[in-house]
Amino acid sequence: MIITIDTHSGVPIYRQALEQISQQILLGQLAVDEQLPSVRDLAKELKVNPMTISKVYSLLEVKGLAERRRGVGIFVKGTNARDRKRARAKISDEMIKNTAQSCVQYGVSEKEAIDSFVEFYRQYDSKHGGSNE
Amino acid sequence: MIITIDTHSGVPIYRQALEQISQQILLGQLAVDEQLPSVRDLAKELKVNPMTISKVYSLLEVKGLAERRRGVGIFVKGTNARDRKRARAKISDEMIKNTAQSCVQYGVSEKEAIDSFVEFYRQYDSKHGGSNE
DNA sequence: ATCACTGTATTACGAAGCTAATACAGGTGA
DNA sequence: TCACCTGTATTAGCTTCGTAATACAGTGAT
Repeated sequence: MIITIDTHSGVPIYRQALEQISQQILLGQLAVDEQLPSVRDLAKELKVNPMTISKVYSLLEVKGLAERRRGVGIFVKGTNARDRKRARAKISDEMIKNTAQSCVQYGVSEKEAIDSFVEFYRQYDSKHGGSNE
Repeated sequence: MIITIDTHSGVPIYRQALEQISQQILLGQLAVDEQLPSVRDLAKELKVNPMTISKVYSLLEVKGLAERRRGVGIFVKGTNARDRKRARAKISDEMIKNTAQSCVQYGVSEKEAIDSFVEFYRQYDSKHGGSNE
């Protein structure tokens, strides 16, 4: 598993790790039932305290993305592709909702907003080389 | 000026006040060159410390929305309707950009995203009774 | 000059957030 | 049982954030 921590970004370590692992699970880049690195291993790799990773794994479980078994390890929770897709859509949908609200509030017209959205979307999409399920 | 502080929301007082005043300026609900309440008056009204308000005003100045004159007061900065509109658009645009990125990343198609956006937009718009410039 | 208003710099303190040290607890296989 | 792996509860230290108390400083009218 590849995780990159930027200690100068101001974003807490545990959040960076959580974000990246969550994303890898939701994008299906980690196999279902695959065992994640042990708390100590990942901690060593990222040069942080094991408890920090334990916290990450704990939150991962709260989000329903993994399952911890004390004494054994932590495993990617069994979800099918459809569930993962739904979960991803939910995250985006929440953002879309807030954006729509802001646009209405600040008088950005529906058309303007959509035009702007399309422009950004295509811009990211071309960089992305998308390998989504 | 009407400001509402919810001390139970978890959102810091100064942020709530900053947000609301900024919005009122950007929406043109406060006249250009209008004097805002004095630090002490607003503090009294909101039942907080004057320094908290001073901080809000200071940030308001940083954002270019107001101008402080020591010993005199703080005034809404002279901007024309076009500048305000541009400022509002900038805020929304930033959100649109992030949303677009998230959609690409999580495999939400352009069409799905736009459909969802339109739905939310119209929903808010109907409640809004928009009186934007 | 003085008074009454304006905003402000300094300082402090409580709360919350993040990380780490330590010691503990569950699981598995020799 | 014992060794060695797994995760975890507790505690503590550090930092940042939000707010407040106090005392100070600029402005303008009398």
